[in-house]
Amino acid sequence: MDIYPFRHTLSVPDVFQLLAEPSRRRLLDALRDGERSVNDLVDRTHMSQPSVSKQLRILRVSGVVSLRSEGRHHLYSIRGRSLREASDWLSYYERFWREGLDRMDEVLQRGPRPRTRRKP
Amino acid sequence: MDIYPFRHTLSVPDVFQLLAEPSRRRLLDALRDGERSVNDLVDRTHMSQPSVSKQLRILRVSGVVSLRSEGRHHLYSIRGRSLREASDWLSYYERFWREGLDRMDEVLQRGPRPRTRRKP
DNA sequence: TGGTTGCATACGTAAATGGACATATATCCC
DNA sequence: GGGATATATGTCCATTTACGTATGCAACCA
Repeated sequence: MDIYPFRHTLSVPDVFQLLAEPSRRRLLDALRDGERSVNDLVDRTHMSQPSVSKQLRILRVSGVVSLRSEGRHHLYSIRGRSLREASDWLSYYERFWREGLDRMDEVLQRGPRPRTRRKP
Repeated sequence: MDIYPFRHTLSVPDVFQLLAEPSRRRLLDALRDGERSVNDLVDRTHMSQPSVSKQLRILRVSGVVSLRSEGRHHLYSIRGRSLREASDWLSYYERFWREGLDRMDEVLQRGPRPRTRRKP
């Protein structure tokens, strides 16, 4: 079976769907310091090896990580470009927390039953 | 049936899982200009009314949108704070597309490199 | 008061998918 | 070659979940 060095959006079309899975985010977190082998990632994420391989494949065919082989070791690393799509989408909403456009405060103040409950 | 003005993470615990569903992102996109009624959102998103209500509820109990009632009209608007979590997570990866840390370019150009082992 | 509008929910169903487990494949070492 | 190591994949299963349809319910109005 061939190893695609790069490909966009095969089975999982969108970045947010990729990031929705906690196991995949854990893998990315474990890759933040640089490229890692599969067993490295197994240790760091406490996932089973087949799960790690499976999720890495999904990330790879989606273009979120890249793979480089060195002997029997497969070294994965992050390709930022795909993640940028998610960041760009979110940037449209940045003003909602930066400019205090949050309507809830007003609602809480003049609603029928104002709740003073705040975040713990 | 009471309407909670605000609540964190009920059935859908994480923001990325919320954003993974295209219909929910479409709703948020339709809310970018300000608060909207349900039928407004039905028209703008071309979703069925029950689907809109259902997804709005999910967004609401997760704290991503807020609800304000005006007669029989339910007006929804965006609460940015929850989305910020996603943005914060992504910010850790920003350098991967900003600083050109994308390893794939190097790999494609000059092949395998001596590994930089860091951990045991 | 009865009808209409605006919205929420219940229910059934089909599709997607993550994990465990077993196994296949490739590389390294003796 | 043969065994050990590193990784990938296939299969089965359980869970999640989104959608359509039908219905419930509250607010508005003639």
